[in-house]
Amino acid sequence: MNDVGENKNEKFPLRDKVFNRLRDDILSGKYKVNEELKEVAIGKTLGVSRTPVREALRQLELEGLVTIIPNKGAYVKGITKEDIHDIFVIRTYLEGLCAKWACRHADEEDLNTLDEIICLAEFNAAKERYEQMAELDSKFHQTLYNACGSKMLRHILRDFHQYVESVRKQTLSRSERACAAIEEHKAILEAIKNRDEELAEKLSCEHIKATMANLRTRGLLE
Amino acid sequence: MNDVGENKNEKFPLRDKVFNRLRDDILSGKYKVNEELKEVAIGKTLGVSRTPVREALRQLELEGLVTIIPNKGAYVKGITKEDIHDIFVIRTYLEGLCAKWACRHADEEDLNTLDEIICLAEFNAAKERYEQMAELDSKFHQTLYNACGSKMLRHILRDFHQYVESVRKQTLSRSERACAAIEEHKAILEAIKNRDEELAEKLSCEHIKATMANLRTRGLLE
DNA sequence: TGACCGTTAATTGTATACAATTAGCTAGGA
DNA sequence: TCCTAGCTAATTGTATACAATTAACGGTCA
Repeated sequence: MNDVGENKNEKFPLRDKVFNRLRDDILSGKYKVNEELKEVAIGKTLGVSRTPVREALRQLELEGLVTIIPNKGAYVKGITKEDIHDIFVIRTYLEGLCAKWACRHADEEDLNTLDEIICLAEFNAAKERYEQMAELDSKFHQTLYNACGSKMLRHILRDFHQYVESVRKQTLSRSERACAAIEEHKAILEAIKNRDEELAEKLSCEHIKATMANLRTRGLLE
Repeated sequence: MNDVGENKNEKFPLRDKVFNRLRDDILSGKYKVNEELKEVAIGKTLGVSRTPVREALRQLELEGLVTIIPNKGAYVKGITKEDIHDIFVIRTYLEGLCAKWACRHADEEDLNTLDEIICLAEFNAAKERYEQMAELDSKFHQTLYNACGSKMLRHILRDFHQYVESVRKQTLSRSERACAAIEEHKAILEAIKNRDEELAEKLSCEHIKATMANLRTRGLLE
């Protein structure tokens, strides 16, 4: 049986494991859209009872990945290409706002972390390690979300970031775009260090737009 | 016992009732911040077992209203004045985007609904029924969210709208602001009817800013 | 006195039992 | 043939039983 606890030493609640597993499987397309998610079947597959599965499904509904019809069942809503597009447009606004607020709230530790991330990214870029670069790109944004000083903004952006992660990873598989992204990150960080809110907002906005443009040329958007 | 099913004829799942009840109680300040939410106690109060309570708590965690520490408990996070402020700033951007997209996607039915809402709002304004006006103000925005054609944008804005509802209701208790809001709604709707994206976005943005300004003068913000 | 360790009570985590609901099928009649 | 009523199987909703974890208390020993 495909037990969910691949690394049993880590003791997270089962519901979290089920939740993450289901979200990943939905986002990666392992489940088809409108497919019914039956509690017992999932539980059997993952080697757990219905209880954690149910809790995970309820959470996925809140995330918008699943539709639950009372007394009927849970159905995969997934995210469409339109959703991805919409998320990017929304991020165009909100990543700018995040950078702007980071100018006000980022402390020395945040700036150090961002510096380190960029340094490591350049190191990996030289060795053409795209896997690690994608990871660091993700970390850069996550760190920025944490540095903006707003619980609400962090919440949205983190969710959105996870949504598009599957798509985003492919974005960086070409070195030109990956390197350009690092340069853009550097410029954004510089603006934040100088507490230049207007510039930081503008650069972040353009950064997302550039990412969108890149995706569009590769047919991954719209 | 304070049974949750005040209107038992409606048959929603218990978890939804518990969820709504808890959210309202948290937002209205019935629970103090950092207060521990014990499953059995809540269940007893509402006359249900732990199961629906647990599911509701997990959902509230996703909403950001509750922090769950595994094996320890659920604690009220609530939303602070800073959160409310941040939400309004974010809405400044996103309500504009929503109106812009509504220009593209709103159909005749949407426009009719919006017309009706404004008509009713003016009717109630003449009679100084502030309760109903608040309800209609809420409906106007919700309808706009539905008309924007984007699942993701609708999702965020609906959540945010619920968050600030408790504050927002107080906003309209003064007739000047309430009437001004109706006029602003009319202008926004007009722009959408004319499919004037730029104007609709600008007006919506200003509408939220005006609401913020009003709240600020009354000490409800920052 | 103070620190450490084991016990215990309270609480959450998980599994399972039972109730309610839904949907699909079959049989019967017009 | 078509429609409907009712039965049945499958699935979710809710409650409860049991396991695991935590934290607090108390006692023992240095």
